[in-house]
Amino acid sequence: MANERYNAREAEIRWQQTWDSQKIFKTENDDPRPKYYVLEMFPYPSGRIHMGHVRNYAMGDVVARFKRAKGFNVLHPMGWDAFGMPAENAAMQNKVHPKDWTYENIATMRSQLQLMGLSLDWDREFATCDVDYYHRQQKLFLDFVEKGLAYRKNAKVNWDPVDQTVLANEQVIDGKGWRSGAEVEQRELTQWFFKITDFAEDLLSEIDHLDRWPDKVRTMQRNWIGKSEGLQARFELTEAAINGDTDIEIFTTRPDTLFGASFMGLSADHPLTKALAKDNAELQVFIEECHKSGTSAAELETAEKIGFDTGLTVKHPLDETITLPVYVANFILMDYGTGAIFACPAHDQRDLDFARKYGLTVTPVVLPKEADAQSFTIEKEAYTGEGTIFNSQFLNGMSIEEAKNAVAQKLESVTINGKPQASRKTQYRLRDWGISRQRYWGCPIPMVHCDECGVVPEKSENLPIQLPDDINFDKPGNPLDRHPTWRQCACPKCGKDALRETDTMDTFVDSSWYYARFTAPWEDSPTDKKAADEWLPVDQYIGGIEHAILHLLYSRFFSRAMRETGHLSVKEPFKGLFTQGMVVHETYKGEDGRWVSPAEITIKESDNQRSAIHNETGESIAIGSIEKMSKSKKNTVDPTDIIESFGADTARWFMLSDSPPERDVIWTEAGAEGAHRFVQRVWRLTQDAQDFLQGSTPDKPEQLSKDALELRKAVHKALAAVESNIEQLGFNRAVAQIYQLVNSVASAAKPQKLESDPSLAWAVDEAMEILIQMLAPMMPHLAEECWSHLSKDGLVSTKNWPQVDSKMLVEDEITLPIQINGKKRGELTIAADADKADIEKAVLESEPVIKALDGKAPRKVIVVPKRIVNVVV
RNA sequence: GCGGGCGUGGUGAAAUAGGUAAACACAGCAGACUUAAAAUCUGCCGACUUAGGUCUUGCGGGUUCAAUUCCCGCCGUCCGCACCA
Repeated sequence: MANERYNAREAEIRWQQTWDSQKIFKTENDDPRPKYYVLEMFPYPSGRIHMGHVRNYAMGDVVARFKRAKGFNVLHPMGWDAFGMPAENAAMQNKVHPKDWTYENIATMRSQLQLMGLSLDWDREFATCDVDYYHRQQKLFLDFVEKGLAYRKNAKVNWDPVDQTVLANEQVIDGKGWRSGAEVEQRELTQWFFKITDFAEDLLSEIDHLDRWPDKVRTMQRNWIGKSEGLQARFELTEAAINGDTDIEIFTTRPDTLFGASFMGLSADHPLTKALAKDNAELQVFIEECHKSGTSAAELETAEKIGFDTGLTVKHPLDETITLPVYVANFILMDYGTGAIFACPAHDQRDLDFARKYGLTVTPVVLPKEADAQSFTIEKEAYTGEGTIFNSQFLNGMSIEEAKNAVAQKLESVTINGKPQASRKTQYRLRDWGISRQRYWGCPIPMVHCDECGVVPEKSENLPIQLPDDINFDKPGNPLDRHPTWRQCACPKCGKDALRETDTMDTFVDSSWYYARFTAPWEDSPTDKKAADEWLPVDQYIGGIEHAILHLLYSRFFSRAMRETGHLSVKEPFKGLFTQGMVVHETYKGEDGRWVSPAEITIKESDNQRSAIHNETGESIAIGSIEKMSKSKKNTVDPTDIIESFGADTARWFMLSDSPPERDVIWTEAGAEGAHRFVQRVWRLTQDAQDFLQGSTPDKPEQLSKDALELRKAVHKALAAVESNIEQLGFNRAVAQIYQLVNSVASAAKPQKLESDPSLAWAVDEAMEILIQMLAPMMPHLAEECWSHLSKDGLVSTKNWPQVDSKMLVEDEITLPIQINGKKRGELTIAADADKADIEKAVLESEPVIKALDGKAPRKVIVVPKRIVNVVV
C-alpha cells in the first residue's frame, strides 16, 4: 500500500468531535481516584489567542493528559479573565458595548482554543464578567467586610491620569501606570482596601514551604513583603511642639548606632511637619518642593537630599546631655515606619549625604574588624558592614547584634510620659491592597451610601448588584457615576433613599479566586467547601513570570481570607508553580524603516548567510533583533494560520521541543516545518508497521533475537526517561527522547529484517504501541489516528500509561571510558557487574594503558564501577 | 545601589550525585531516487591538524585522579526591587 500523507486538519477535527461526543474530559467531583488539579493562567479575552497561549496551554495539556494516563482524576478547566480596561477602550473607540466586545472575543478565542485539542472540561467554563461569577465575588466582599478584611479609608493613592483610575502599589512600575504608562499622580481619595497586611507574616513564612515554586518568584515575593525587624522609639522634645507633641516616634533597624545619631528627620507629610507649617510660610514652600519631585527611578537616582531645620531639638534617649536638631527631609517616606527617623550619617548613605550638605556631625560607632579606632573616619561612603561598637559608652566592645539587644532592653524598661520609651517592632513594606477602581467594566462593590447610616453593606439577598447595560462612554471618567438611575437604591439598614457605591473592583480581585470557583462553578455560594477542599490546592499552576508578584500574591491572600470566612480550608492555593518563557520572533524592517510582518517576507539561506525580501515589492528587508511577539513590531504569528497549514499537533510539538520551557522560545518557520516533518514521519512509520502487521498482534515469542532485545531496551529506556522528564516538566528533554526512539524504531522496522524475525515483529508492535502512548499527551490527534490505524483498542486518550519493564533498563555488558591522567584514551567493554578488581585488571591489560605506562607501575588507579576508570601515570 | 538568574558548535540545546562535552533537533554541505522539483533515504557537520594527535563549555585563578558542574575574582547579559530608616 502506498503511503499517504497525514491530513492533520481533517483528522484533528474528527478526533476532537470523538472526544467531545464521548465527554472523555469531563471531570466528576466524586471520584475515588486520587485527584490532580492542573491549571494554566486563564486568558484575558483580548480578541484572538496568540502563540504565548499555545505554549502555555500545550504544556498544561501534556501534564493533564499524562496525569490522567497515570490514573489520576484530573481537573483541567478553562475560563476567562474578562473584566478590564481594554473593553472600555474599545467601547470608546469603536462604539461597541464592553459586554458585546468581551463575549464576542470569548467566542472567537474559545473556538481557537478548541482547535488545539486541549483536554479541558468545558462544562466548568465561566467568565469573570458573568453575573453568576461576580455575584459570588460580591458575596465574598461582604464576608470580608464583616471580618474586617475589607475596609474603607482615606488614603493617598496612585492616580493614573490617562486611565482615570486608582492603581495599587503593585501596579505602579517606575512611577508609571502598569497599563497606560502614564506618570502616576498622588491624590487623596476614600477607597476600599483589602487587609493583606494582616497576613504579611504568614504570607512571608509560608514561602519557605512552597518548594515546588521557582526560587526567583519566592525571592521576589519575599522582597515585596519586605520584612524588617527593629525598634520603635520615642525621642523626647526639649520643649513641647506647637501642636502639643512632647516626643517624636521613630522606627529604626539600627538601634546599635544610636550614639552615632546626629539629627532627627521628619517626612514632609508627617503630622508634626503639617502642624509646624501652619504658620510657617517657608516650611510650606519646602513641603511643596518635596511633593514636586517625582518618584521615578531616574529622578530618585539624581534627586538631591534637601532638608528644612525646624528649630526643634530632642534629647538623646541614652544620654540626656546630648540634643539633636529636628529637620524635615525630602527622603523620608510617610508610609513606612512612623514617617520619622533618627539619622546616623556614619552608617547610612542617605543620612551621610544629608549631613555633609548641612554640616552636621558624623560620628562613626561601628569599627570594622581591621580598622584602627583612632584613625577610622568616614569620608564619602557610609560604612554599613560588620564590626565592633565604639564611641558608644556602655555599648563599646559589643557586636552589632549585642548592641541592638542592649539598646532595646534598656529603652523598653524606661518610661517617658508614662509610656515605655521603645518597643521592638516588625515592619513590612507590604501595604494593604487598594481595590477601588473608577471604571464601569468591573465587579460593582456592593456597598451603599446612606445620609443617615453612613456606608452600609448591601444585604446578601439583594445580590447580585448588576452592572447596567445602558451606559455611554461620551465623556471620560466612570459612566456609573453619570447613570441616571443606577445609583439610586434603598438603604439596606433604614430603607430610606440612598446611593450605591460606583467604584468597581480591581480586576485582580476576579483572578484571585477563580481557581477555587472551578471546583464547583455551579454553586450558589462562592464555593462548595467540600469540593474546594477536595480539589485544592492546585497541584500544578502554569503561567507567565509577569505575575510573580501581583496575581500570585493576591491569590495567596485570597485563599487565606476565604479560609477565614469559611469558604475553603487551604492556606496556599498553588502547590506547584511553573513560570514558562515567552514566545519570541525575529523582527523585520523595510527600507523605509517600517515594521514588516513575517508573513510578508521570504527568507533565503545559504552558507550561514540569511537575507530577506518582501514577497510583493521585492525590496530587501532588514532582519532585526529577536523580540517578544507584539502587534506593534508586527512580529506575531497567528496560531490559527499555523493550525490551518500544519495542524495543532505540529504547533504543540514545536512549542514543546528544543527550548527548555522556562526559557524563551524562538518561533521560526523552519522549526515549524521541522516539527511537521516529524508528524509525517511518525505517520509513515505507523503505516509501514500496519502494512506489515496487518492489524494482528504477533504472539509473544519465547526468545528475543538480538535486534528485538535491543529495540525493547531502547523502548523501555525511552519510556522511563520520558516519564521522568514529563514529571519534571522537562518537555524538551522528553521530546528528544522520543526523537531518538523513533530513529531506533525506524531502523529496526525494516521489512527484510521483520520477515525473517518473528520476535522482532512482536517487539516493533510493542514499540509502536508505547511510542504512540508517549506521543499522546503532546500530539493527541496524531496519536489517536495512529492508534486506530494499528487497530489498537479504544481511544489512546483514555488508556493507562504503559509500564516500564525494568529488566530492560539493565545492561549486562557496559563500555567504560578509560582515562589516562584525566583524558580519555580508550574504552573497555566489560560485564556490568564486574567488581573494581576485575575492572582494574582489565584496564591495566588494555592497549592504551600498556602504551602509556611503558613498563612502569601506575601511580594511582581510580575505578568508579559503571562510570569511569582513570589511570594516573 | 541591593537581590537573583544566565553565558556550551552556524542556531535551539543535552549532559542523574564531580565521571566519555556537544545527545536530539534546526540550518548547511555532499550523494541516491526523480525528466524536474518537492517529499524521502544515506553520509558529513566544534576548532586546529604534519592524520598521530592537540585544543575546546565567557575570562583568570583554585580544589580534585577527574570541573560545563564545586569555590574565589573579573567580564558580559537579562530580570526583579529601589530614598523601606
